Amino acid sequence: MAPRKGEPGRYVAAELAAEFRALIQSGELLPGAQLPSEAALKDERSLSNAAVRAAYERLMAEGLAVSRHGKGVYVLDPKRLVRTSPRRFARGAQSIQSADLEGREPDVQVDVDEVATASDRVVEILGAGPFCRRSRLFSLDGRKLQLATSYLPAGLAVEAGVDQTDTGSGGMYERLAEVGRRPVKACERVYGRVATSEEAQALGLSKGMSIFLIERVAYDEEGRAVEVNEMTLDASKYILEYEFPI
Amino acid sequence: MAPRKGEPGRYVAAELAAEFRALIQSGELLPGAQLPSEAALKDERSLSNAAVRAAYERLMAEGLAVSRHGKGVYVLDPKRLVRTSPRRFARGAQSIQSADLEGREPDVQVDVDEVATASDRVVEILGAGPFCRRSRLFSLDGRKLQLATSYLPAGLAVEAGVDQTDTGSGGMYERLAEVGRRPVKACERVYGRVATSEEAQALGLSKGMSIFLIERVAYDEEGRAVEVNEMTLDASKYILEYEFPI
DNA sequence: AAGTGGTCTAGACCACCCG
DNA sequence: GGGTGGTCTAGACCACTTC
Repeated sequence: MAPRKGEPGRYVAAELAAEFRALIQSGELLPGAQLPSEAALKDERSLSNAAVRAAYERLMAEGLAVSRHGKGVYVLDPKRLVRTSPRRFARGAQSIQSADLEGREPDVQVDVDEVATASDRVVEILGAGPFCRRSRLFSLDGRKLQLATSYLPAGLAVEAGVDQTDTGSGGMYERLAEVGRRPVKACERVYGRVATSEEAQALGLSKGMSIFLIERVAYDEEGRAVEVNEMTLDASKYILEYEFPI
Repeated sequence: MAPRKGEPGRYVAAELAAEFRALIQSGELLPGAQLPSEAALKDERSLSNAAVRAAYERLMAEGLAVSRHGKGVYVLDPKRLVRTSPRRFARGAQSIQSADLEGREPDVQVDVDEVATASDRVVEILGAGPFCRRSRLFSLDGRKLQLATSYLPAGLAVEAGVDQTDTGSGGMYERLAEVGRRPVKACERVYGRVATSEEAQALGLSKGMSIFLIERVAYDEEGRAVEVNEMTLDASKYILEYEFPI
């Protein structure tokens, strides 16, 4: 319980969060707007620092706002990208992200390739290493959305010529097809949980925010796993869409 | 920063959380074990109440522990159910959950049916109401896992005879098939976010835990939407698995 | 230097559970 | 009544940002 000044039994933090949540969701506070500073709010309403912070942390965990140390707390844009699953492989299949952007400006991406080791889970799926690893960070409007790390058996990667930053026209899957290992089936496993501090830092998230972890395994016509892709997504920015027959 | 007793600059809450997280994940603290009480921990380590609570709240948001008011904080079982998507419709297709249990004891479920209104989103998909609503709560080992609310056009529900608690052998989809409206395609949209206090209460979750919200729309052979199912899942208890062709 | 977020201490008080 | 979780106040101190 929350013993407020002469008015005991109120949940001040929860109510404060609800108040600002309503303002944000109703559009009275637009994306980019700055929330009252913690000190100001605490003085105005005769609350403690901790109560105000608890409220703001809640809003940040919900992805409604974000803080910038030394500057302020700002309302975020609530728009989400739809990540549609079978469909985005249908045509051309260049960047996995191409169908995600809905006509908005193309995303920035950073690639790193190397011969590498991998987790036990990757070894379980692809067999013993070494592996070719490709790490990519997708951003939109300066906001980090997704971190993707792809693993291929190193031998296959060299054979297909995808052990470099640029995988050429049609992308990695086209190169794999050219050496007879076209991926024809995918299996995605989705985990949802609160981000660790490392994940939060990597994606620029606030404490307590939800993320999706997606493990996608691609299989060729003979059922052999050819690629494992481990993705970390800001859950507040995505809708995952899957279509399938019943 | 965290000015600790004569040792400033330490993040006591984060470190405390990390310490217990390691104990839980390594198996030194087994599911069901009770963590030290907040008061004991605070006294033993000369910390403040708030620091200990912050650490415990973090563990609870991660789904590693749960508190019971007046009793203690307890380690949770980290096992997850795999919810495999196209496959669980393959045979018989009775309860949607049947493939989720992996041979463990069957889940308890509560059903409520009625003629009802629905959200704008449901109206957008199914057209104007009224609707037949079926709400179900799935539990396992006394732990609430999933809340599912299904909407059908009321006329169709009556015609197919699924406006009751028991939908007969083969379940609702078989009844719909008998009146020429067999669902043949599904589209699921997955949202991830921290649970609201209402959702947390309904599912028995701790503050700050992640949930999946799944909206599944089922379509018949002619592409007409016949059912919308809105599901709320404890994200810490599930892996969502989807298979599809590339 | 002033303003802002961020972490912590110390202590109060309440609600729930059980013997 | 004693133990346990849960919420809050009051105040200290630090780090980052801007002027």
